[in-house]
Amino acid sequence: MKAKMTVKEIAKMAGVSPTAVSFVLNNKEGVSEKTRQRVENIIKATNYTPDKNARRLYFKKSFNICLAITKKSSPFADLFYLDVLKGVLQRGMEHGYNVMISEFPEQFPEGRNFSSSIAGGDTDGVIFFQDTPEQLLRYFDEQEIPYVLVDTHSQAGRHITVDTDCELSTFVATEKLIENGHRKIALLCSSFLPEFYLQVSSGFMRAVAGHGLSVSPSYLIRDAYNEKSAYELMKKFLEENRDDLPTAFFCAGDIYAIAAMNAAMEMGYRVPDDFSFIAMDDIIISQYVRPQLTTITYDKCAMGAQAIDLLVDLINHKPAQSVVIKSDRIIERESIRRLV
Amino acid sequence: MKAKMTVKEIAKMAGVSPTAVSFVLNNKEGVSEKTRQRVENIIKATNYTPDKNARRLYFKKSFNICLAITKKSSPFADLFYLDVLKGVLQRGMEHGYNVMISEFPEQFPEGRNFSSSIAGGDTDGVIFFQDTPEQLLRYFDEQEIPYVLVDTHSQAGRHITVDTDCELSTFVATEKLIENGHRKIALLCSSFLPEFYLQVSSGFMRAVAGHGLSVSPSYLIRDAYNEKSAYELMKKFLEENRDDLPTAFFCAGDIYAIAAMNAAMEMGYRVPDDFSFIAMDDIIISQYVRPQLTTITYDKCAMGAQAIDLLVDLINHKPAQSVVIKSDRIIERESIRRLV
DNA sequence: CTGTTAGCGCCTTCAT
DNA sequence: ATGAAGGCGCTAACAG
Repeated sequence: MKAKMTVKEIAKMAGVSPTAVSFVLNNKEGVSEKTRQRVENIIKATNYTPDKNARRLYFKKSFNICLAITKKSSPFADLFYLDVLKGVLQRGMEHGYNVMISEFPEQFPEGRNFSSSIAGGDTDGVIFFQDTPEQLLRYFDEQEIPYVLVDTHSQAGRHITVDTDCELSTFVATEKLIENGHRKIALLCSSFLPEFYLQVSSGFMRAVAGHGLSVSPSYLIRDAYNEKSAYELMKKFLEENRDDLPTAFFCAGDIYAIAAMNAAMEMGYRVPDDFSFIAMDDIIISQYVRPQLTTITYDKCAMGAQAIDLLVDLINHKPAQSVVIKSDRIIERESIRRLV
Repeated sequence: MKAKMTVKEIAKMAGVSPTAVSFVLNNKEGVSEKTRQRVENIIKATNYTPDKNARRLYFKKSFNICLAITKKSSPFADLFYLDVLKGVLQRGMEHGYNVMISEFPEQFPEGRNFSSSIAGGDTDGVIFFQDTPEQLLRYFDEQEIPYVLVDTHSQAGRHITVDTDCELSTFVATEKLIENGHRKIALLCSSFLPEFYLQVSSGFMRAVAGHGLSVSPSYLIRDAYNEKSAYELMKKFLEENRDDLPTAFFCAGDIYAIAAMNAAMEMGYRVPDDFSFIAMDDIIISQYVRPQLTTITYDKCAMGAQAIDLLVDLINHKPAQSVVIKSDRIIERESIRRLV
């Protein structure tokens, strides 16, 4: 690191006091136009920027925002979050924050000191993804470090969150299936986030009921939690229901759809000839899989930007309100067959 | 942010001077064993950690390391770097650094001030991926901020780098094809990194020549630079060489192989029945594509960790030596057919 | 309108 | 072995 200029040196060069320089830097009142000009010229000429570490100390702020992900997150999850990261990065910079990434273990050892485990102990605020241990959240509550939860579908009102409206998305996707002539539709979902399951099944039922259709309870597959489990659940489902199969599946996540399609195809079924699939998330893999997956897309980058805006408000002790991202945008690819 | 303890308060509680506390914190000599004990107990009890911002100022270090990626990097590139990010994160933390991410534009406007464009102007060192504008590197040289280049295949010796040995990988992959009975093998590569092309073609030729095979110049497709261009190059190749087609392709990157397979299949060829494919990188998509791609894998996480080790040495003004990661590990999947 | 000064929390000589 | 003092670079109160 090269030796940098200081306010004092700039002041000396401009023949003014450090205060004047500071005022100019921070666009404050109390300095005559012509001194301001002179100082600004020197600043430009010397390419001076105030030392951030000194400001950190003075303001008791690190100007770092931390994006926390769980260590064992699946590649799929990473993929979804990769896009929101873009939004976080860009908006974070606009607000003058660095964004750092930090992994935290799924389980914290008892009585462990968290402070070093995440964010190296200094961050002005954090963004959490996925299911975050309640324990961790409480720690940040105690430290009075603000955070926002993204795509976490926690109970309404408990925290500041940026979530997707999965009721709506599920409804729209299911409608799409029905429009294409499907009458016997199954649902593949996870239930480990109760709120999430609630919304998905509600959207699903709303669409189905709206068309006077009914759905067999056995068509509700709800215990998926990752690719592998979805794959196995699907195989089991196809065997057990071999006498009365659906023609289409709504999957509450691309990951589940991809796994389920693989399971079906391995058992000799064809997609979309035998089964149609629609999902939601639009992760990058969905366009590389064959058949390409039709799915509902979200503006994930915007979600990241939103999260930062909220977090910055929180940091500045301004009121902030959870936001929900609505999307009915279907990316039509190859996994739906029109029934005549 | 909750009010934190200070050295002074700790000192008062322990009935010693701040200096003593500081010595204990930094494991320095000059404090009796029993005072050390007392102080340590207080520290534990109060969960005290020294204020990082104050240390930053004193040491003139931000304790931030920046991982810089180009703004327009393709999703594929992101995928490769996602894994090295894991290594960077973990090792960075071990060294006591935060790792922050920063995007930089492909092209910098003339005479622009870089300092705010990347890393918010304060980072102790940076890790670059991919092709990085020479201009940017020079800026960091001037600022005397150390950096290391990852997977960049720049000219040997000019910078500290962590690169893969693509000569070796190409050789091994090509051998694999030959072992499987292939005699007419084409090469799909990029040439925008001259050093990279040099190594790849050298490994390719070494394998081919080692078996007394020859290769038609028209089998050297070298101007791919992304998925789309690889796709188009492949289509063109298949048309132009329709009278004398190879039976196998080595592609210098999964991305190229995936695009090329798509091109071939769209033209009615079957993979691996008509053409076998092998590549190198092992990005996540390769296992979701059909047929699943056989490819050479790298320990990307280790690459990230390596890069951090090197960077930390540089930061501490210790000598550092570029490293090259060798890999001959083939992940066998479905894209190679054995010729009888 | 300008300059002097104190202090953010820590670390490290230098005396004691 | 311990305590006092100065300073890292910046900002903002307070005099002038």
